[in-house]
Amino acid sequence: MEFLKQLGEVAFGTRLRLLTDRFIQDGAKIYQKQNIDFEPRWFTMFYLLSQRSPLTITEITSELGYTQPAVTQIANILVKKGLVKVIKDKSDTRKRLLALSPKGLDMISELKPVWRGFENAVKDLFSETGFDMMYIISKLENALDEKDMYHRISEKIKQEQFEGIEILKYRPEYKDLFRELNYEWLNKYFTIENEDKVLLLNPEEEIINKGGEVVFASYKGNIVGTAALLKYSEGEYELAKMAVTEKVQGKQIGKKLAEEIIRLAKEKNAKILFLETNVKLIAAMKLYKKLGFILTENHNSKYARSTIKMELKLS
Amino acid sequence: MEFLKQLGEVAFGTRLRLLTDRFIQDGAKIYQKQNIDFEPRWFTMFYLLSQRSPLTITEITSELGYTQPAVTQIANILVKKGLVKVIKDKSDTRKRLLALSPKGLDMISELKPVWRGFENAVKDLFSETGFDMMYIISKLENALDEKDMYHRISEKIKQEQFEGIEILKYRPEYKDLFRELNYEWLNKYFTIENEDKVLLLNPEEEIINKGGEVVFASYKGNIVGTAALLKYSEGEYELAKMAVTEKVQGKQIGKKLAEEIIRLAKEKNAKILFLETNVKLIAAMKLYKKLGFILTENHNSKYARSTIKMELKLS
DNA sequence: TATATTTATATAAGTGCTTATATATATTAG
DNA sequence: CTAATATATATAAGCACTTATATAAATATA
Repeated sequence: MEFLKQLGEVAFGTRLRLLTDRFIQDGAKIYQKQNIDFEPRWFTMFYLLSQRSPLTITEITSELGYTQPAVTQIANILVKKGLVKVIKDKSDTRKRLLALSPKGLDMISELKPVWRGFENAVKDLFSETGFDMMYIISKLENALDEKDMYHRISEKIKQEQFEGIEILKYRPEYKDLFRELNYEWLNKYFTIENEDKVLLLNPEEEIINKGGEVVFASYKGNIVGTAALLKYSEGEYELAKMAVTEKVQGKQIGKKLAEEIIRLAKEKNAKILFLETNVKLIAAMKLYKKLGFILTENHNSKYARSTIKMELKLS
Repeated sequence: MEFLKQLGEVAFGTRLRLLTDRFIQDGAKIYQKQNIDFEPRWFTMFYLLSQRSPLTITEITSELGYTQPAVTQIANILVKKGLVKVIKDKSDTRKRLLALSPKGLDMISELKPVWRGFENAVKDLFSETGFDMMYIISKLENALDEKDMYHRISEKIKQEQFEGIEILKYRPEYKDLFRELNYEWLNKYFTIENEDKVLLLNPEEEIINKGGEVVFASYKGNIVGTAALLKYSEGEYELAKMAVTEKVQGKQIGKKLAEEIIRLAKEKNAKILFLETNVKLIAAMKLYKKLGFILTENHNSKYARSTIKMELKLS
């Protein structure tokens, strides 16, 4: 077990499982020793029925946190053992009403000392550790109720991926990449128009020298995305030529690029940052909205593919 | 789940199991989402091999807390998946040396972000609860290492049983019980001798009126045991006629009776309390030793069954 | 008032462990 | 140097759940 302890948080699940086993396994031995024909897994259901009955399978399921087939299985065993009796519901013949049988009721007095023994043993164990374990387990349950492990882990992975994206400034040796990344997505969704070629073949002359910017996104050592800031007039800029290669889609690289363009626009004291896009690019539209872009009225575009214009007011 | 929470400590095992399930189940979904052909249960072994290898099945077993068949099973799956390779040990052909294969080594970089994501998610969860969960689980593990649940529960049950035994003073209506309880065990192990009959038929005249005592043990409303204190001479008493009915053996009723006799002897300012018994009564001998009785030299007894004499010095 | 949908339970098959036991090889004892 | 014992691993079967699906009855809908 030394290795598991070294592992820290990643092995918490495994250690929790081992702990659970140690807790539950020993219960069976106790009943055996006391010569009682009873098993630990019957406990919750048996006890529930001793408190409230009759109950249907479905009602028991909702109380115990087991699945319905598990409840059916345990119920069948208890019926077979003669500890639980079944009454058919007259008004709804699908329902099986379960209650303790006379034999089951008799058994309670035999079981109680074992349960008390277990309860006292657990209480002692907890006071040895010095922690209020019942409160702690509730806290963990509540935290997982609010957000389960799947969403917690997903978020952390996304966050790390996002932080792993590096923004690079334009350099002459990236010129071809700027064109290739844009051609890739233009060819996928639309066609390359003349206006595109002008900008994509001469980014230095057509964009940077005119007061704009070109940036790149690097992920795991490869350049996987690009975006440009075009100067339209004093205080008015355009976010354009944003492209992310297909293999790394879904890693929020577009978001990081767009955020950088917005930052650069602010640096240049832009009042308005606009962009043109097509309604069929759903993911892109969603991103722009999230960043604060709002739809504007009619526009006449240089591009055939452009169907709408969005803009972001920068104070 | 409301019912489980109401139950308190007795349902701790069940809640621990449910919590473990929630922890481990979600792991599988993450690998799936990230398109990695990997399962949570492979993790500890895979990670161990990435740190130290080659290792044999037995070596892995001792590190991970799983049983050997479980390790063999997981190892076989990993070999089948091509993530682990097997080398035969030359000096001991029984041994299989396991290590990550090139494919396995390659996979590490793919897996690392998921593991980091899991680790960070768990850390966040813990800081949300405000408890140092790694420390707490260690505490629980250590406490169970020192004494497992089986022994903890057993002790608590015994303790409660012991406390449930009531000592009753002699009353004329118990006279027959005194005889019957003693006849029961005498018939079982030995035969009834003349000296027995004298005492057992006339406890009032032969024991109590001569400065001795007779007590009874009641358990769950039934009288199940008896014992007598006989005055031998001033300051010298005998513990005798102790009998516990067979059905309730093992519940420390004999111990409670003997303790009461010792208490009464002290009350009467006894210097020496002795008893006669037979070496074949192993459980009884053990009890007497535990109470402080020690073997004495030769003795000449009234009883044929008596093989040894023990005594307890009372200050 | 027949038909679609929902609800209650059962059944089947799978999972990830366990315990019990088998098998083959290595080590130790006589 | 052989027989007994110990060790390393494999195999079988079981357990306590799960997910997926079937079945039958009740309820809603058109």
